[in-house]
Amino acid sequence: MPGPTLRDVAKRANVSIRTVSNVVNGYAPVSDELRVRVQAALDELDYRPNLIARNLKQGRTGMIALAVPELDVPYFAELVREVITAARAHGYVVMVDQTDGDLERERELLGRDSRATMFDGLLLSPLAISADELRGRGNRVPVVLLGEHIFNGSFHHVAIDNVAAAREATEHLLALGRRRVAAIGDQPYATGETAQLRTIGYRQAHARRGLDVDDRLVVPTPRFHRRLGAEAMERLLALPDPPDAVLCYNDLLALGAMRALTRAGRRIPDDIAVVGIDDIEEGQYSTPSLTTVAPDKAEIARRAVGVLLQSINGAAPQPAEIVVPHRLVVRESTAG
Amino acid sequence: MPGPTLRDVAKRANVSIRTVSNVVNGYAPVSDELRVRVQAALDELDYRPNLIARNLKQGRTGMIALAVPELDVPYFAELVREVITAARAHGYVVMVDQTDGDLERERELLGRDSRATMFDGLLLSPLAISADELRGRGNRVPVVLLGEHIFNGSFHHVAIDNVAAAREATEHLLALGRRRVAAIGDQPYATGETAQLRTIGYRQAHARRGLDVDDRLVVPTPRFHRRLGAEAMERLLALPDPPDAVLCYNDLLALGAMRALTRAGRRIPDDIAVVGIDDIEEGQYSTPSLTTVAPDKAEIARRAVGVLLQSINGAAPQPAEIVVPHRLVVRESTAG
DNA sequence: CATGATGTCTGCATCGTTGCAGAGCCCTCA
DNA sequence: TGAGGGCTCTGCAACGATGCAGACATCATG
Repeated sequence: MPGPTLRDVAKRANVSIRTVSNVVNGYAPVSDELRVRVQAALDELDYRPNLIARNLKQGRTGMIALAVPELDVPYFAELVREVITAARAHGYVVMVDQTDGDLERERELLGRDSRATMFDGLLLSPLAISADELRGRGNRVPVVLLGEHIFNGSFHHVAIDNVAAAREATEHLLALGRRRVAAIGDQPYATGETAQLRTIGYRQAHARRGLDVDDRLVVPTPRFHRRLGAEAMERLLALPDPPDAVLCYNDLLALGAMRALTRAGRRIPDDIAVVGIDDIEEGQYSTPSLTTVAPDKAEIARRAVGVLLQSINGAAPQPAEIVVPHRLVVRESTAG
Repeated sequence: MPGPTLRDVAKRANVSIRTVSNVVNGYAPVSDELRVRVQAALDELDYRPNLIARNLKQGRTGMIALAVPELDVPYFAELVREVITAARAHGYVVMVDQTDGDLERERELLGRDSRATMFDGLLLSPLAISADELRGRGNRVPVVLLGEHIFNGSFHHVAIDNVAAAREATEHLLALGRRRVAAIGDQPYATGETAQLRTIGYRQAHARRGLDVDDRLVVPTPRFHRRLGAEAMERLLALPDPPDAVLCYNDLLALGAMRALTRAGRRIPDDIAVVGIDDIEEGQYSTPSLTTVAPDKAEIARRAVGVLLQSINGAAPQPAEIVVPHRLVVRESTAG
């Protein structure tokens, strides 16, 4: 069922293809008489422009690709939503892909046979791919990185100040008088740069008060999921001298940790206070509700889309680290 | 930075454009000698096929569109994930859009100026648009409907058996000995058909046991969000004779309801048992964990993508109601 | 040696649209 | 009257790829 083309409409209205095109696009001077006649033909045939052809001619598609590790991780779902909204404001639509944090999938996005040529630009939230490899690939389309990873100056990169975020969250716990503050989510290996930044912030907060960090309280997790947060918490509870507060490197870890605490009969925040990072909606409705560091997700999306579109339009400033604001949201899990 | 084209490669390798195309696609007989020479040229220039051009020629894009009301509603996020996975298995990618359950946005997807011509098919989870309007639009591309709404035979439609799902959940509560079972989430108006089906199931369960339904226990909500679930629960608690169990029409409502119950000092499930529908991951980690009806989301995605691709390939069977299995998952919120 | 079958390779047309240059036409003004 | 300028409208070429038909060379066969 291929729809009617400009040619069909032109034949019916007895005008040139070009004139129909002009009517469709509101271009150029077209006499009222013809305009009416052509419009009638358009309506009768229910003409819809073939965007593929238009794109081929114009060299752009009006689509950007957005690749995140996991769509059903609430933080990413909320981010995707904001990106779609931001892109929409500029007349762009978004092709969403998930990489599962899988190196191969991330490579595919940039590789020879990818569908990348269908998109005017790529927003990538990388987990596995290395900076060098990213740079090495002769990308045809502009790329903007989201959140994870630091890519010293080769790419535009949008994120919050992770060191400050973790530091402020930790300071909040210390200010409550807690003295054994644990950290869940460190990733002391190549691709865990975001986690490492948060660990730095966590240590800074201690250092500023002249406090030592008990390294047994820093529990690494390979990913940021509820189950891993619960397991990490169980390990912490098994210590001879368990923590009285915990900074989780994202809200899912925190929710998992709270689940483990409740199951173990610990009271939150009385026995142990919990802080997360991300401010996912779920944290407002958990029991207890979750204190967290809220990145300005809408702003992340706006900035990322904005700089990507600038690059697409050739008005690209130098690749820059774009830092988006965040703020601490105090709820029941530390409001004891 | 427009990349090299077949023409550029052909010139460099001193062969015809057509031969380069053959090498790229592995088509036709090409002598080893030429193959090697062309491949070298391809590599040197780092050629990537222009998919837009290819699509124009072939009349298909390898992309489908998926429109859901809200991406950050966990059920939809999980569904989107499965759809992307299912489409990927067939070599398709997915453009995701969110309608916010807004009539205009749903219309846009089908309307004249939509980007619909860029996609080979559309998976739509409609909230606002009416059956008549959907049918009236001369759609260029195949459409498959997900979840919401019943469209008597005009479209392929994939969903669980909502009546049975609600009935089984209610029977589970009644089997526990609960006798004042409330229902949160009815939508007694045109576009709330899924909710209405669930209400039917809820009533059937009562009828089968010869029990009457106290209509004050059936609380409508315009949407399926945590906050609305909490508010509905508060209203139920204010009744002179509050319920001892509640069926929520999705898990978000249930999580909101549980939040309200906890805040009000009620014990779950001792004072009141709670059941949801959707089986979102969050329900496994809530306190208490949530009993729910689990639709087979992966199967929904597979069936929907499967029938959509069949339609795209012209091998379209008659529009059909495709019913996907579900099962009751009992967790702490009713396991008292 | 003529014939035809096979195997390689090429050029032209085409997908549906838009950019560009220019063809008519009418009007104005010297 | 005729040169010049606007206004409409048209046809051709092009975007980058693939389908098709056919050209050419090679080879086996009778």
